[in-house]
Order: sequence, then C-alpha cells, then structure tokens
Amino acid sequence: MESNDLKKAGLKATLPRIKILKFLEETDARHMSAEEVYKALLDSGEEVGLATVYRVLTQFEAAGLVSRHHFEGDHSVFELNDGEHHDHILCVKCGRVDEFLDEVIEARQHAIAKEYGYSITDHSLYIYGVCTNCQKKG
Amino acid sequence: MESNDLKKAGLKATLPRIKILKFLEETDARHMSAEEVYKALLDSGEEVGLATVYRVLTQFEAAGLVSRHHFEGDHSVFELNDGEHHDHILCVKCGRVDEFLDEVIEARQHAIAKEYGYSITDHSLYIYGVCTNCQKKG
DNA sequence: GTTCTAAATGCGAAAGATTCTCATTTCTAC
DNA sequence: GTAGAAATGAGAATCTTTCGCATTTAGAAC
Ligand SMILES: [Mn+2]
Ligand SMILES: [Mn+2]
Ligand SMILES: [Zn+2]
Ligand SMILES: [Zn+2]
Repeated sequence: MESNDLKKAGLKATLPRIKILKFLEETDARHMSAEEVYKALLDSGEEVGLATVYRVLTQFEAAGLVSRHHFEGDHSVFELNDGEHHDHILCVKCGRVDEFLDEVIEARQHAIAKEYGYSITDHSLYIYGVCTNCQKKG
Repeated sequence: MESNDLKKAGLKATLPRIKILKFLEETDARHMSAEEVYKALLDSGEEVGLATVYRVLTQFEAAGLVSRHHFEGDHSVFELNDGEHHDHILCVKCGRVDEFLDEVIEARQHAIAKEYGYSITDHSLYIYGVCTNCQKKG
C-alpha cells in the first residue's frame, strides 16, 4: 500500500504522490522520464500536473525510493529502487537497456577512490554499444 | 600549427576553429563548458559567436579532437584529447576533478558487453565523492 | 466530524542550455 | 581574382526543468 511506503519515507501521503508511486510499481517500463510518467498518468485518466511529477520524482530520489540516471546526454530518467544497485549497458541504435552488477568493477571503484583520497558517495557507469538485434540489421 | 591539425581532421581551417583549438591547447583549465570557452575567448579579446563555439566543439568531438563529458547531470564539458582514454573521479563539494585509467575496469566492461551481446562503442564512468581537502573542512 | 495550518498542488511564467534560421562572410579550388 | 560551397554571427526558437503564487489538501487537534 503506497501511503504507508510514503510515510515510511517521511513524505505526506498526498494523492499525486500515491498515484505516481503506484504507477511506478505497476508499469513494466523502467527508466522513464518525468514527461513519460506524466503522459502515462494522463493516458490512464489520472490528472497530475507536470511540475508536480518533476517535484515528486525529485523527492522520491531524495528519499531513496527511485534512482535518477542521465543516459547519453539526454534528459533524466527514473527507476524504482529495488534495494540493489546496478549499472547499465545500452544500445545506441534502439535504446534498449540492460542492467548488470559487476563486483570486480565495484571493488575497483572503491580502491580508486581510496587511492585518490576521496570518500566515495556515488558513481555512474554506462556502457554504450549496439545490441545483438541491431547488429543483425546493420 | 592549428590549421594543419584541423585539415587533418577534415575540417576547413576557419578563424573561429583555429582560435578555439589554440585556446584549448594553451589553457590549463580542462573540462570546460562551451559557455566557459566562449567567455574565455571574449576575455582574451577574441570574438567568436556562442553558437559557433557550440557548433565547433561538437564538430571537434565528431572529429575526435575533443571529448565531451556529462558530469553529474550538468551541462556538457569538453576536454582536448591527448590520445589516451581516461575516466573521472570528482568532488561533489568543490568540483575538483581527477583522472584515472583502470585496466581491470576497462577489461571487465568489454567482458560485460560481450556477455550481453553488445558491440561496445563507448562508455562513461564517473565516481563521485568528497576529496581530501573537503573532508578536512567538514 | 469539524476546524486549523503547514505543506503540497497546478498553472503559467521563467530559466538555462543548446540548437536553428538565414542573411552575410570567408575558405579553397580553379 | 572569382565563384561556389561551407561556415559564421545574431537572435529567435526549442526543450527540459524550475519557480512563483493563488488555491487546495492532508493530517493533527479539538
Ligand atoms: Mn536500471
Ligand atoms: Mn578528463
Ligand atoms: Zn539495439
Ligand atoms: Zn573537494
């Protein structure tokens, strides 16, 4: 139930927040932009202002409910957190996105941070390429 | 001499391009935005239109003369290529940027691309943290 | 259940970064 | 030197995101 999740996250259980969280939990599409969330809600008959979608997604991010990614210079996309970190590999032709977690890379990142004297807070790793399908086509 | 470098890159040796390339080669600042390049040129008495700076940097990128980075959701920054790839670790407090190259990570990325069936074209890795100096301050 | 108040919303306006349009200028090849 | 193609500059336009503010709402207190 969404209102409880929101309260646990320290957010007032308002109707727009409930709708957005519910939508993110139920949709199969991951990695959606604010605009896409907004339009999807409209299409399903739920009225939420675009500015509110932006605000709420930013709050969800701060609360740890979603992650924000910046794929290839584009606008921000959001995805519901499932508790485990992962990185992304994406197709520059068709936009396909796959997720992976590599412990060796994770460990090396921490070693590098240590080496340079940084207290690590976060990282982003995107691998770009052409997926199997798009390679076949040309 | 910049005009030769430009011609080698397949670009007509125009005055704006020469000025921008010369500037990038002579400045100590790396990782500059288009706006910063534009202003720095103005300050040094060189007149180049902002739209031209954007255009030229994008052409330089396509020609392999510079790399473009998207640090932390912000606008694009550019740096002159020195022939060798590197990744970045940056301080979220003061904006300091350090560069590193980790062969283990590079190798793992290729392994992952292979595993998922991607023909890899590029990647971006940014590690965010707090640098030594900023840790001391609090 | 009613009332109260701070917080949240929705709308349009505004912002910031980048691209586009098009008249004018500049390279380069001949 | 001339011609034609390509590049430039200036401002308009675009796109995403944020802001300002009047109105509404959640949730706590009666
Ligand atoms: Mn993901
Ligand atoms: Mn660099
Ligand atoms: Zn593909
Ligand atoms: Zn710092």
